[in-house]
Amino acid sequence: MSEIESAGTVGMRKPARERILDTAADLFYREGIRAVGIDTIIARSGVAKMSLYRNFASKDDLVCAYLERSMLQQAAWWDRVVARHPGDPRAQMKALFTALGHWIDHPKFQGCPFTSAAAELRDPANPARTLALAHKRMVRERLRALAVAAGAADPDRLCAQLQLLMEGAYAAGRALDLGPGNQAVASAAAALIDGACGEGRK
Amino acid sequence: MSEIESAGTVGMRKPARERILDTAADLFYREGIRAVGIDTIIARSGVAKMSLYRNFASKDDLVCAYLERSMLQQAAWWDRVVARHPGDPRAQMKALFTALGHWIDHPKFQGCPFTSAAAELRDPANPARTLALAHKRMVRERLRALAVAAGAADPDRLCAQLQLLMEGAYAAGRALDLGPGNQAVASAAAALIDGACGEGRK
DNA sequence: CCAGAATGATACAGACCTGTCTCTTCATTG
DNA sequence: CAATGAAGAGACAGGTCTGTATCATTCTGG
Repeated sequence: MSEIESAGTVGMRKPARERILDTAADLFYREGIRAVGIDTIIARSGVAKMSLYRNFASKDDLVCAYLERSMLQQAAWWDRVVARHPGDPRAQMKALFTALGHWIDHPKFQGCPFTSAAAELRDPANPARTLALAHKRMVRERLRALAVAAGAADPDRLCAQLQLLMEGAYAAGRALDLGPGNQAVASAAAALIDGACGEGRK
Repeated sequence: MSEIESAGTVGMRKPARERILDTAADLFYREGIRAVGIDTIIARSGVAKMSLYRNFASKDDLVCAYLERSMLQQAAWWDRVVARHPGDPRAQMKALFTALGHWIDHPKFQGCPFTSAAAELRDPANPARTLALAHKRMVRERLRALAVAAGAADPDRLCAQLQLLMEGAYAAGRALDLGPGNQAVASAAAALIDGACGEGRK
């Protein structure tokens, strides 16, 4: 609230709070949340420590802001991919996993930020962990809606299988080198989708 | 070396070093490696700090010992499962994923210790990270051998797909609740295996 | 030009963490 | 019994991390 107001009053000068969030997001994603300290963030973003604590109540709060922004970005990515196959949920699902396969091969790829956050922050009361789990539930809902729309025989099973595959792609792309992982991801998704929706249609 | 000797000379009294490793393994697995400090380990295991540092050169060394022991346990689990289907690599693969599905539903399940370690320790020079990645490569080799023995049309692709699924099961079982996840894991594996090995045989 | 808000720079407190050192206790062995 | 060596207990040093407080600077609006 107040942050947004203050940013508005200053106008279109320079993003004060933005620099912090950009730097924090980059560092958190690349090196991990616990591994990156406040001092590193302020040094890298060229900001005073008090500027950080005026914009974010605590490091936890900054982590939450990072995850919330990542959720928006991921949702936008999802929308972009499915928009390429309007009215064809089956093709949309396949396209999501094809795009995922490309993404995990990208040199900047470092796993799923939400899965990593949940792995680092095990305390169930941690708000960032809560955010990460909420995001996974949201992904599950969207997958389920696609499975239903595609006419899967057992939508719950298909979306569980696909989310397994998605999580596996995130984990594997970071740690393992599965060769051209994109092929394995896309082909596995296609096999599961076609198996569940009936080979015949489309 | 020397640790084993000393443990041998004392005889069958009480495992001194064992208590440390048991406690550390439990805490590292449940709460994460970075989240558990030396002080917590010695307090929980009822051991003096110097006893820990006499048996392990550093915390990193203790983490490596934890991962090495986990590798042995996981290899034993693998051997037990495949031994139930001698001479039938296809059934062996399916049995592995059925057992994995049961494991991720277990209340003590907290993800794959190696994946979690790799997620927490991002420094490529960290010996524990090296161990974790080596373990993943070993799993991949064993999966590949099974895929070849089962007569998969493209063994590399099948084993990549199955390892994706395996990593996904580890990640999903911890963070998400995929309902009766075991069914999704086993069914997805069966679909991929049957698809790659030909529906006809077995 | 001036008032006021936002920001930079820096020091500091308190907590935690790793690893070392010392001293004591206890058990085994000769 | 005496000697030896492992193990418990706890203090301590050095470092890092989060979060706060203080002071100087810059930029904006009137």
